[in-house]
Amino acid sequence: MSDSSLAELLRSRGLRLTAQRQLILEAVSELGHATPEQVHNAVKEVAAGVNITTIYRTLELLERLGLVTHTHLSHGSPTYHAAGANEHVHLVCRQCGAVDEIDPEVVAPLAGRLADERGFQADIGHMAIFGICGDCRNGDIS
Amino acid sequence: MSDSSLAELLRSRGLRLTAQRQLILEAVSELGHATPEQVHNAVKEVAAGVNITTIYRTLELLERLGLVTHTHLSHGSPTYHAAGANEHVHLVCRQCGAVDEIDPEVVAPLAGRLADERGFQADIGHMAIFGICGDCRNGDIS
DNA sequence: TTCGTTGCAAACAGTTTGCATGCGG
DNA sequence: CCGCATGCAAACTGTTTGCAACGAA
Repeated sequence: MSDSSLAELLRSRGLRLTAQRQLILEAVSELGHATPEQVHNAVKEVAAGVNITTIYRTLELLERLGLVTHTHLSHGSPTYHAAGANEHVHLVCRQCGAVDEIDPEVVAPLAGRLADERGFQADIGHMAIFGICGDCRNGDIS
Repeated sequence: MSDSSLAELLRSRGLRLTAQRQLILEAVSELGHATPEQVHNAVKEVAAGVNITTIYRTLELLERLGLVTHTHLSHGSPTYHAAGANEHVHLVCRQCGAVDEIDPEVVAPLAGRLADERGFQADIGHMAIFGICGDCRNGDIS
C-alpha cells in the first residue's frame, strides 16, 4: 500500500491522510502480528507524540477500510496484521507462546465442509489453533 | 463430578471443599459456555454473598485440576465449560454473535495433518472458528 | 474556512492482588 | 487450632469516550 493509494482510499470516503495513519499502517505491515501497544511503541520511535488512543482509532479505521485485520491469539490484546497479501492461519503454542503460520490451503477442506453442511462461511484469516508445538512436545523448551 | 469426588480431588492436594467451589463447578457444568460474570450471576441466585473474586480464583483452580477448560470466543471475557465429557469446536458468528458447536470429528483430519506435518498437537476443545453463520448469510438477521 | 483528526484526561470493563476475617479439617 | 479460602477494597491493564485544539483539503 503506497501513500498515494492510501490517500486515495481515504479521500474517496471523505477522510484525510495524516502522518499518523501512514505510520500506523506502515508499522502494522512491518511488525507482522502486533498488539495495539506494540504498534504504539513502533510508531513512537518515529513520532514520539502519537497517542495510544490514535492507535486504537486508526486500527479500527484501517480494518473498516479492509487494509488490516485482527486475530485473537491467546489471552489479552488482539493482534493486527496487514490484510490481503498473505492470509494465513495461526498456530499458537500454549506452552512457549510461539505463533506459527500455516497455509490456508491446509484448512480449506474444513472450511468447505462447514460451508456445505452448515452454511457457515469461515473466516480463515481470523482463525487461531491452540495447542502444543513440536518443539515443546520434544522437550526442547520447558 | 460428584461432591465426594471433588472433595477427594481437592483433599489429595491439601485443598478444601467449600460450598463456593461446589456451586461454581455446578454452575459451569449447567451453563455450557459461560463467562466469569455469567457464572457469578448463576451462583448468586443460590448464594448471594459470593464474590466475583472467588469466581476468578475458583475457575483458575478448577482449570488446574482439569475439571474445566476455557475458550476465547470473540472479544472480551473467556468462556468456561466443564472438561472431559463433550469436547467440541465452536463456530462463532461475527455478525450476530451466535455460538454453535460442532463435533470434533469434523476437524480431526486437520488435527491429524498438523500433527503429521508440523508435530503440532492441536487442542481441539479450545478452538474457535470465526465467520458468518448460515442465518446471517441468508439475511434472516441483519 | 471547514470539518475530520488528534491529544489529553477521564471513564470503563475485566481481572488481579493485599490483607484481615472466616471456616474446613 | 492451623492454615487454606473468602470477601472487600484497591490497584491494574486494556480500551473507549468527551471535548477542545489542531491541521488537511
